[in-house]
Amino acid sequence: MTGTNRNAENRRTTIYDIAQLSSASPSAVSAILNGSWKKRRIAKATAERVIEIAEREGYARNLQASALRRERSNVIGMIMPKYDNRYFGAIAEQFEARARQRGLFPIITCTERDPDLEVEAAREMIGYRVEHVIATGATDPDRIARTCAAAGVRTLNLDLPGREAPSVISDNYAGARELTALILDRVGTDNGPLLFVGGRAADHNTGARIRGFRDEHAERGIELPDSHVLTCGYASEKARKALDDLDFELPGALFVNSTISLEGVVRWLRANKRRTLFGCFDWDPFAALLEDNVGMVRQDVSAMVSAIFDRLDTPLDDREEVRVPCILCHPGETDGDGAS
Amino acid sequence: MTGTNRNAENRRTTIYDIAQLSSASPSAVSAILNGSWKKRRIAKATAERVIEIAEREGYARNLQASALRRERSNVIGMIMPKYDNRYFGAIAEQFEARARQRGLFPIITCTERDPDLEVEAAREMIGYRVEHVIATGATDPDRIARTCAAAGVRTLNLDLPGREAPSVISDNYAGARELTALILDRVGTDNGPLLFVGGRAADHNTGARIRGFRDEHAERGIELPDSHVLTCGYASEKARKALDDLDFELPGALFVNSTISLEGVVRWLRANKRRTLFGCFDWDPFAALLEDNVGMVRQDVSAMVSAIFDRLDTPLDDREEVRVPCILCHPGETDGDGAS
DNA sequence: GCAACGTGCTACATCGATTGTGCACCCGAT
DNA sequence: ATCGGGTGCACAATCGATGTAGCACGTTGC
Repeated sequence: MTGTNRNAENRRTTIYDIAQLSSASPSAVSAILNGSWKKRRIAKATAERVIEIAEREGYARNLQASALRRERSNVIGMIMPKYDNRYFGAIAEQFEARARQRGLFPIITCTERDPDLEVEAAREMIGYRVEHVIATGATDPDRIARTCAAAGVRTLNLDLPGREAPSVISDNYAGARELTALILDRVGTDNGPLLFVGGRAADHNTGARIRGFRDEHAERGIELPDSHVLTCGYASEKARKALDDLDFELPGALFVNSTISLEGVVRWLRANKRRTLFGCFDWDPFAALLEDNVGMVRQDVSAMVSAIFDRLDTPLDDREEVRVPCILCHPGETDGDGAS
Repeated sequence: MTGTNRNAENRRTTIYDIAQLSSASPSAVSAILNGSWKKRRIAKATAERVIEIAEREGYARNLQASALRRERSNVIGMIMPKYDNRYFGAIAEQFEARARQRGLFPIITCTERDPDLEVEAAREMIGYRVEHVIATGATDPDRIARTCAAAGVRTLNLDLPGREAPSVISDNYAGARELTALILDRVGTDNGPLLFVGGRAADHNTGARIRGFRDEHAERGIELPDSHVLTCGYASEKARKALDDLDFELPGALFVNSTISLEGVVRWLRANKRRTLFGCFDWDPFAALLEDNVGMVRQDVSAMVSAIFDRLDTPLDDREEVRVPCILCHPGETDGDGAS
């Protein structure tokens, strides 16, 4: 692995070094080592010699130089709010796997739900001349889209839709409706309306879920007062506080809008020694094992990421909105890993 | 944001474009836009003019070209097995935050515990001329270290120690001993030895934890047969199977070696309608809420990542092994987010 | 009036890889 | 011996940013 020592102390081996060692020209070496030599009238023997020397010297192509010259980076970027739950973890893994499959180098940046950081991250990615930016769960997808558009970089939204780039999102309405139905079936229809906890009302996804939640109640003729929809934000602390502030009796069961909120809900139930059935729009393996958990809606990450990559090479329609069905998980089911 | 249209259809703005528009030379523009102009006899007025035009044109410095010229990438890489648990999620977030603080661009690659992918990822990072590679929970840290060393890239190990690069790891022995003590205190000393479940015996961390587990039993004069240490691997399915294959009565309490294994354990308990106290060497917010959970050992991610970054600029001692104390969490405690 | 010096820039080579163009050579046919 | 065609390569320009070396101009000192 050591090979001949570099000329200077620590310079990396370049095609020029390999050219000297193999008495070929740098251009031949370049062509040979990037595989394009078969189209370039180069003798097989030369190629083999060069490849062997390159391997012996531990040559690693300078991808920055390569990208610069070819005006093509082969890098794809993803902007993501957090890594702290299974959903985003699965997205990150799927994204990496698909990118690699396509010969793209994935770069993920986590922006902690900070809109300014999101734009800064986008700018940095543009600096690296990424070929696409995927924004997941972005606080302000359109600002990212505009920043990228100004630099000629195409954006796609995952999970949260935007108006200025195509979006792939879960079918939040249908998923929420199914989950509501499941919970209502379990708790018994005469046990009144459920309580919706978590998320932000302005948030597109939360909005769609609330509609599903409402419509399912309506279909069953259960009246649902506005007080039963607590869009208190996502943080678990906020869910806890919202339950503390409740000025009516805890309903027979809960519809919790994310695992983050569910954390707060379960803590509150424990602290107050209460038990209630609940379902959750989001999936987590341990949350699935909690008693009183009626079901979880798991977003179909694999299908969503697939849909994103399918759209990479076709001309984009910025208003397109792809809706991917969710998967309803009943607790106790054997469930594989995060990759759906 | 649009600015004057690019010469060709879609070329990105370069310092040459800005130079033309501002009637300054490319070198002046470069110096101005990268901030080095204050040391370079350039009039403030010129700088302001150039900066304004650059902003109007939405100029974004080509970081590939910059890195190529400066022979310094400002990129730092991390190799990570999975994103599917809180521990690695927290590491990724901390790593990104610290890297940014230092003005480095973080690149994370997740290698699905595949040694070949690990090396491939390292090679790709070398191609991008990363300045350091941090290997977390790598299957074969030394192979990564050798690959990087051959290219003159420094490696550091996080979580799993290696022999060929400095390592920062949790104090697995002390943490395991504390947890064992906690469980034994809860279950009552005369309830016999605990059962250790999960991990690989060859694994350094698992080894250290088993020693702590054993020593605490020994100190209390509790005999611990080898049959009570099930190093069945990490996957939850394997833990489940190991419990199925148990040929003696389930002990009074369990020491589970990771949240992944814990998933299998809890499923098995549910499926067999058994209840046992358990503790877990790893932390997860929902697992912390499971009944019968006596305590969890949470690795101090923040301190570990700090320790890694502290070592970046000092000359490295390849045999160094920094041990960071763990945090013992009692269930029901209010616990913040993953950032410790 | 001329040297000495300071200011504000520009020119050019360079980082490493890529690729279109073109040259030298060899073989066979005329 | 000469030409056409094929093979095997080398040359040089180029991608965008950077930094050194140096040029032109203006001001001051004597």
